[in-house]
Amino acid sequence: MRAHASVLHLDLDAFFAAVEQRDKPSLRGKPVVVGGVGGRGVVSTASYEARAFGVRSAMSTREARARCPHAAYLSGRFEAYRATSAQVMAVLRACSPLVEPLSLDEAFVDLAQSDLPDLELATVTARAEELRARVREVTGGLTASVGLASSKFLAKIASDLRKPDGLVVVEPGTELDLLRPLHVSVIPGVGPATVQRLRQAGVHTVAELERISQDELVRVVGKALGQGLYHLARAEDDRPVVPDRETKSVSVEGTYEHDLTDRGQMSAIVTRQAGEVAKRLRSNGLSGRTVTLKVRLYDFTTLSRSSTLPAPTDEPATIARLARTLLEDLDTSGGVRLLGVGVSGLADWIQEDLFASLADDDADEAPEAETPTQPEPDQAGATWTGTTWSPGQDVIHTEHGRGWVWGAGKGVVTVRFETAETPPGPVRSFRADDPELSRWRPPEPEQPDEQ
DNA sequence: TCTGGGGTCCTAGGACCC
DNA sequence: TCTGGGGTCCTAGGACCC
Repeated sequence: MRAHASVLHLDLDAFFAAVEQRDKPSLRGKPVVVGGVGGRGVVSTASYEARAFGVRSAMSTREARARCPHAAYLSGRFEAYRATSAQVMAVLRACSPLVEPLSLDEAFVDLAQSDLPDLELATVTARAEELRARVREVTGGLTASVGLASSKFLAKIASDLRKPDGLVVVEPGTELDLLRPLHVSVIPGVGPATVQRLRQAGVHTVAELERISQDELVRVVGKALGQGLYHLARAEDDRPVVPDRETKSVSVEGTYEHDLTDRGQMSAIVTRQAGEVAKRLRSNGLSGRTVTLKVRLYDFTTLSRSSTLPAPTDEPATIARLARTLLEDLDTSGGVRLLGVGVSGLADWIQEDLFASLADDDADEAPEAETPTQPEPDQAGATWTGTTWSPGQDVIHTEHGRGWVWGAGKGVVTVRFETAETPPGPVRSFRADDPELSRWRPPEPEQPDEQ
């Protein structure tokens, strides 16, 4: 804990939904839900208008539709979110070199490493307001909630207290006054399972947490969490703001609309996912030794199987072969709802050809037995002319200009003419066999991951 | 037809080594 | 002569975060 409130936590409000409302003016002031739009989708972000109807993150989209049928349900445009996030992080880095992003919409900033003349309350508060204003400018109107405190822990809690578009400054010395009345679930790392365990030990608030001994706490929630909570309950937190945290794993997974039962199809999916993982490893200059297969069965039982190679790889064929081998040992007879492939044990270098002969032998023994490709079950949206068109995606018409997919399915595609710059235009529906459809296309092929 | 996707960190047991 | 420890690596599962 520092003597000054020099740790800042910034959190963009309802980020994904806010980007959609910015880029689709007809959705401003209206309920917007971004997430999986298929039958097994969940809500990623709900706009505040949708939250008024009880729609929450992680809720199934099915339930969200029941609570708020008139909301716009969009599948998400991650390139747009990434680009906007990068603008925000640039604003923060212009203030201090010590910026630690936690996700696309959240970051810590160490103001002790900024250009500020001092760290008095008035000075840091003014800087926080400047940053909020700058974020609004560069993002085209997105709001951020900010917490300012003497530690990461308190700054993060503070940014949550006055959402949306709020600023909370915790004056050094008052940390425990703020903390003690709060429920333990406000502590990052305390989720439903830990809340339940603490409740059984008679602990609900931070004040009650502060009264139980460290030994007791460790008995109740385990060593690492127990020791952590013991200190956080006393507002003791010296964790530094750390920029450039290294990637530890890369993975791709998918949940399918209908449970998979065909082993050949599962094998083909795993092969494709291995290829995507390899592509992302390569584009980031990474390779890894441990390949993990993840399988979620029809009854939501989740299994993982992993295998570690003697040296790191970024080869799609190697990752795919290993993942398929791991799949072979699992009983999937009841049906599979999710399949995923991941690589961990990452190195930022690639094995020299020290063992090239070994690898070659291996490849000769097991030439790529290509599983026949079958179409994968749709996860969302409708497929026409080989592309899946999902609600919210940008499209361009050869003559009439830009718009976005309002809805797609049952042989009909609905498009709305509109961009952030052009006012809402007409909504048009096309049957999938309408020749007019050939004049629509997605804007750009998807960019491969940079850095 | 409840329950995403991409991550991080922790725990616990067994193998293996000294 | 019954029964050492500690350390590291690997695997599987689970809690949690956004």
